Amino acid sequence: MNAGYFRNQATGGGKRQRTRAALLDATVRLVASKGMEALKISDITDAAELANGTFYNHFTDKDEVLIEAAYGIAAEISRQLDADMTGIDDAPSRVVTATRNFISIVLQKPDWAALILGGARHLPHLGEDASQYLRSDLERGVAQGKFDVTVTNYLMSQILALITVAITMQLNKGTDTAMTDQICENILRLLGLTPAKARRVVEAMR
Amino acid sequence: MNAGYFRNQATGGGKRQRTRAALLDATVRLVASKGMEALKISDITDAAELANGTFYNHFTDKDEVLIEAAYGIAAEISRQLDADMTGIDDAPSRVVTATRNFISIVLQKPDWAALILGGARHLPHLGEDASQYLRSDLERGVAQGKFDVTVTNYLMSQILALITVAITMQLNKGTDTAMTDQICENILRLLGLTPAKARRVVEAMR
DNA sequence: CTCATTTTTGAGAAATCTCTCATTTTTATG
DNA sequence: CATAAAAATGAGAGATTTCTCAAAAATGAG
Repeated sequence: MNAGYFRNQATGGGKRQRTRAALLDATVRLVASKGMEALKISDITDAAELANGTFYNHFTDKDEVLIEAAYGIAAEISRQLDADMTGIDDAPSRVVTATRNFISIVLQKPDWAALILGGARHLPHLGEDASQYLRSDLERGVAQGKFDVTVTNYLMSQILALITVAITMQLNKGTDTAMTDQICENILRLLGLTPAKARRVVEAMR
Repeated sequence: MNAGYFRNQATGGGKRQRTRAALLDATVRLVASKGMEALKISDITDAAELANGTFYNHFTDKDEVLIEAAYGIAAEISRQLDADMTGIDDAPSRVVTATRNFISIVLQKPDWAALILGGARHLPHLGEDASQYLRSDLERGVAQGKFDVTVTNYLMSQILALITVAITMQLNKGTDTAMTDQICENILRLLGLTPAKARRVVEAMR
């Protein structure tokens, strides 16, 4: 029986809770291997070693389990990210730290990466609190006079798109911290730092 | 009967060619309205006003028609882009021109946009010759001492991701040339131009 | 116009999945 | 241990889509 994030959360809970967690964990694993679209209910129950009908005791349809899985994982990532950010004041440093940590977290759990990347496309509010943190860091940078931008959803989409590229590439070709550093530099360039300054910030934090 | 790009290409051809073109055009239209995943064979034949079985005289399955449609459209976009680039020597100007024209072309034909954006995710070599042009412009910029980057696939993915964001946003919220200019500026920032210089290049070309 | 060839047609067989529900199994409680 | 409530089971009904193929229609060369 494959442990997984939800199953661990559910230790101590009743049987119902554990079964539900097994379904969620199976969903997370399968999205990584087959993608969201190709995923069948029977794949999920097979992987969780449960009967097909059991699925319907817990979720009404595939969307529901996908949404619940994605939001659960996103919330956990948010929690982990948040923990490392206290005490950093300089906005560029905050952006670099958050970017590095985010990439590092999802690459350590590639199953999470697939769900988050897939979810980002289909589930509207998935990145919402992550985006909220990013936005406040950008505004901080503008206030500190370090970023030469106006903070819009459009700008945030661009930054998230760059991060997505970094994750996708490293999922395919293996973890590569130089690539992550490169993305951090490029995000800072986008935010208006000169190439030299961007490099200095990223190097200083290694 | 809805004309469409492939149908126009096929004028003068025999009946077989015209039927095939009708299927391709229907596919293009439907990808825009329903997406690649939800697309059914019978949707295609209905839209093309043909019998269901006719599809199988021309394509073996859905993937085949999608691939053919996407590559056909991509090749046409390449051709149009290429035409506008002759005589521009300055690399930053080339990048801005290509970016602007590309965005403009797909926004004028939103059906194409949907296919290209969808295809970029699923079809490996779709952007290949477009990428080839981009790569040579980047190398030109490095040679001219204007871009402060090393030219890698990774860098190209980042630039293409930014362009994708611009297209997606404008597909949703309507054409917005200021947004396009913004993306051009940001691409130049990414390539190592200072914010001031990036702005100057984009403004100069308006 | 005729006739062989090419193409289209659409009914239905086959393949896939989803979802239901009567029954069985497990769990928790006294 | 007995019993009621909760949960899981899996066979199969239902829904949807793909794909086949014999027959019909269209084409075009002579």
